[in-house]
Amino acid sequence: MINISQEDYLTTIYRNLDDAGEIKPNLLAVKLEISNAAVTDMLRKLSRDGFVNYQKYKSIKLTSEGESYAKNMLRRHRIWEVFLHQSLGMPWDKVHEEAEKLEHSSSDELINLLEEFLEYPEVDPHGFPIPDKNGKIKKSKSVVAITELDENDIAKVIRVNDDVKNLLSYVTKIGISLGKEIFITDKLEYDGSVLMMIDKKEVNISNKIASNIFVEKIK
Amino acid sequence: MINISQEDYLTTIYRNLDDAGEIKPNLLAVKLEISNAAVTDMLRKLSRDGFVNYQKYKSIKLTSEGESYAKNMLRRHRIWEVFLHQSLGMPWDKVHEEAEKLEHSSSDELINLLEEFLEYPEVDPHGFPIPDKNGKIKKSKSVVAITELDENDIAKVIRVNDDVKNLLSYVTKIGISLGKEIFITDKLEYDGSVLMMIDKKEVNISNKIASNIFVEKIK
DNA sequence: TTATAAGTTTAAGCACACTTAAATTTATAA
DNA sequence: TTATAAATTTAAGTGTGCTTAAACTTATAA
Repeated sequence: MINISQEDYLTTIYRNLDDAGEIKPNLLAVKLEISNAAVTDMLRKLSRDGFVNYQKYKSIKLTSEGESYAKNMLRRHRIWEVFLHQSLGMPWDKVHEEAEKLEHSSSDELINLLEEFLEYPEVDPHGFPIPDKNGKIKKSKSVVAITELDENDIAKVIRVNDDVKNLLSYVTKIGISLGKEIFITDKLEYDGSVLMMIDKKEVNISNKIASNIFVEKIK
Repeated sequence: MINISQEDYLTTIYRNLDDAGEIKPNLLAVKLEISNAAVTDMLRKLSRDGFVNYQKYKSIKLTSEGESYAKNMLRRHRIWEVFLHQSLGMPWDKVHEEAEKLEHSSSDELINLLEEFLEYPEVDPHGFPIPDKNGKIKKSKSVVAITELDENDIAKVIRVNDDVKNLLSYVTKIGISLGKEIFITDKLEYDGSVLMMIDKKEVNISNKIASNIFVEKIK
């Protein structure tokens, strides 16, 4: 049987896979805020149990079993987030933390009942799609990070990463929420920061923050 | 900081205190399904941290801090049970198990929001009162176990213990649910079993089961 | 009252998920 | 190409909550 710690490894791996579907142990250690040595230890166990493909000094891949497990955790997480935000009125910058605890403590039956209760939501409060019972994730509109936009582009906010510390509360402060329209007024070559209009106010955000906000280009 | 295991100790102690407000280590070991040695170990830690009064070879008492903590866990547990049963339609003989996991994974803020969402329920699906934010438990009507009833008594079911394995599903099978009226037709001196009418059907239950069902005497 | 049973503690040890430090391998930049 | 830095693994060790076995204390029943 898999435990809470292992569940955290699997979701963290899944959330941070690169374009090749791989992740390096060091990144995992950084994200989990533990030592590299601990990661090596656990990877051997997860490999032994068939959740990851692991070879010494190589990048890690999830097995199909590992991927299913991770996607189910994501499903649990996002359904809880919808409940917390939609039913209980918890602000969107608080739900991630609570859901991280709840996702480990709920049976699939409970999650299915909750999904029904919430009338089968398609996205979580940060705009991320919710995998269905079979792990299928609905293809969403083609979205890009704000960093990909050009001057004079108009776009609508579709998704904001929820697993970056304090990002959501900061982003909320400068007036960004899902569905909001932004107009790019300038892009600084120097540091990659972006200048834009939100609700008729000019706002400057760093490249790093811009890379965590995903939008649908309108014009 | 207190962990899941310690939370389980505190709630199990609280649920099983005797009339003198004490519990013996052995009973705790039985209820937690672990060895006596493990209990001794943990009691020293809980004592060191101020949650229980513990002296070698003596019965255990909760400190006021320990009692508050336990009552808050009970509050979490019962509020979750109401949600699972009332909002999600989970049967009353399934909610205890789910709530036992959830109670360790929810902040007080979440529980308070949930309580508001559920419109401040007074009892859980098994008839047990829900402590308020301050740990106050509403005095309920005077209830007695079925074992205390006499022949020809009529009574209404108010509470059924939820922490006895398989009791609820058994009790459900024989037609007992909250609010149901029962009529005592006979009591067997020999084994303490009780014969009664439920929905015009005669049912015999053992003394042990009768001792877990609490009723309000009508006549 | 005492023999025996039951309950409790102590001691030694285990699995787990971590740590730091040192050794080794791989990546990077001069 | 090679020196150095970064990443990874190995080794040794820690705290936690558990185990079994043995020692000890308390309760119970003849």
